[in-house]
Amino acid sequence: MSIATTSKKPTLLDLESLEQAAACLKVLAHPHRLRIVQLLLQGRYTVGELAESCGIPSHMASEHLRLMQYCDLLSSQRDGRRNYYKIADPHLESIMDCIQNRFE
Amino acid sequence: MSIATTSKKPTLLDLESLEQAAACLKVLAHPHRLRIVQLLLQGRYTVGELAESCGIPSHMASEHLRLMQYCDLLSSQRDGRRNYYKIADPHLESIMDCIQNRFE
DNA sequence: TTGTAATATCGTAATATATCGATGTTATGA
DNA sequence: TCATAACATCGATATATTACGATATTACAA
Repeated sequence: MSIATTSKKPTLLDLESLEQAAACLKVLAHPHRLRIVQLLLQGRYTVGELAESCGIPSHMASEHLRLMQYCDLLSSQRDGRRNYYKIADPHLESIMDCIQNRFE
Repeated sequence: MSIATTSKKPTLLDLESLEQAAACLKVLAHPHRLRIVQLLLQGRYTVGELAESCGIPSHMASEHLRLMQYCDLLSSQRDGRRNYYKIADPHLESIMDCIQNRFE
C-alpha cells in the first residue's frame, strides 16, 4: 500500500499521470461503454450478450471492449468461440459508484 | 435523499442518464481540466492564476472553464476585472479522489 | 477619456473519434 | 471438409474536439 493511500490530501498528480487519467476517462466517456462497465460489474459477459444489452451490432461492442481492454480497464478470456470479458481494474467499481451517485 | 443513495446495488442508469454522464466525463477527460479541478478543490482561483498553473494561455483556460461551467461542474463569480471560479458540483471531490487513487 | 489588464469569443485548421459495411479469423458442428 | 457462429479488424466517411491567433468585451486607473 502506498503512502498516498492513507493520506487525506495527496499532492497534485504530475502532468503525465493526468494525461493517463484523461485518456482513461475519455475511454469511459461513452454511454454504451458505461453501460458495458455497469453490466460487467455484475459478472462476466460475452461480446454478443453485451452487444444485445446495448442494442448495438456486435462488431461495435467488440470495438468498445478493445478500447477498454487496451487501457487495462477490462480483460477477456476466450472459451471456444465465445470471448468473455470482465472488469480488470478494481478501481472501476468506486468510479462507477461516484458516477451513479451523481446521475441517478 | 433519494432511495438509491442508500441502496448498495442500484438499478442500471437509463440511456439518457448514461449520455449525460458520458458528456460530463468527456469534459473532465483532459489533463489541463483535471489539473484545474484539482486546484479548485483547494479553493477559488482566477482565470489567470489557473492558466499560469497549467502553463497555458489564459484564453485557453477560459475555454476549459467555460466547458466545465456549462455542464455545472464549476461556477464563477466576477469581482471587478477578475473572474473567480470554484467547484459547483460537490460530487467532483469524490470523483477526483477515485481518479487520484487510480493514478497516483 | 484613454490606455491597459483580465477575460471571453470567434474563425479556422489540425487532429481525433464514432460509426458503418465489408472482410478476416477462429472454433464448432454437420 | 464445409457451412456457420462468434468475434475481430479494416477502410472510409462523418462528426467532434483541440489549439491557436485575432478580435471583442468589460472594468479600472491614470
